[in-house]
Amino acid sequence: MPELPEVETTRLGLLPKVSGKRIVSVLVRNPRLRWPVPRDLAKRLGGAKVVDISRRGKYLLWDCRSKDARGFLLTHLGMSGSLRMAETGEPAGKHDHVDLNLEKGLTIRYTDPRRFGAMLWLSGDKPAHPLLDILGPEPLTEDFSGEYLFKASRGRSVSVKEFLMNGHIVVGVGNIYASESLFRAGIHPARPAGSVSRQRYERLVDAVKITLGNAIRAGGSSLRDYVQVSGELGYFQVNAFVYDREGEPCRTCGQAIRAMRQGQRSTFYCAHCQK
DNA sequence: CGAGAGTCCTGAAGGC
DNA sequence: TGCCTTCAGGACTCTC
Repeated sequence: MPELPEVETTRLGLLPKVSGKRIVSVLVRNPRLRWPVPRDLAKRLGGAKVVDISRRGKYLLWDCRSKDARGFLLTHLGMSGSLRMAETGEPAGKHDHVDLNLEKGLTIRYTDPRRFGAMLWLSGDKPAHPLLDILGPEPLTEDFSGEYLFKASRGRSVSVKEFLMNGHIVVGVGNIYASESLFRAGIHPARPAGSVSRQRYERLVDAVKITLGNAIRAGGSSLRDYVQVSGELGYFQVNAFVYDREGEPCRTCGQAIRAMRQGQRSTFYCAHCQK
């Protein structure tokens, strides 16, 4: 389940492989992703050179240029998607939906069993799309501050955990890292966002940055089906404080970790350490 | 506007 | 052994 660290790890893995290379052809085996893959994607990408890949939230934006056009390939891994290098001649599996064939026999293969991911084409000199317009700040920048969260949360009755997971407020904090960050900050996930103090939001912002930063440094801390660009499975070496640890002892106080449902999502927390 | 539910999808896991 | 049900989750979309 790729969250921001996994997407960033994917970006960093792809960049040295594809940067400066031309896309020779594109094979779309199944266009039915979150939104249909554009019918003309192969035409748009064919012959274009990949200049760079940037990230906005969990979207990757492939800067593609050809002699008379410029645009961006937007990809999103959904919750089960991966982008990796395919071996030469490697047969496509059931869920290998798109191949990007680049120069020198390099194939980047998009796999996504649940098809919650996306692959779209954005024409133009800048990556413009309604999906990108509504996104909150990047969590690892200065725009994401305690002051910002405090102000944005006033008058909001939604739980602080759901607030933190709202991409309009801040991008890239998914279910796992929301639980982990709230534990680190000592904030109870069910507390109404509007009732959390400025000081505690300062702590929460620090916790989010530390949690995401650690995960990026660990190379993506996937719990289940994250796949690295090299094709290796992700490894969960970052020990979760609370996520998926219901009934197990809190690493700080020893009390049993609890689970609950919030907005149709599972939340894990320590009732003793989080108030 | 905000809150909450519904939706897409497949594979894993549990019950009988 | 095998079928059926439930659950997991990102994030848009709809309803109230």
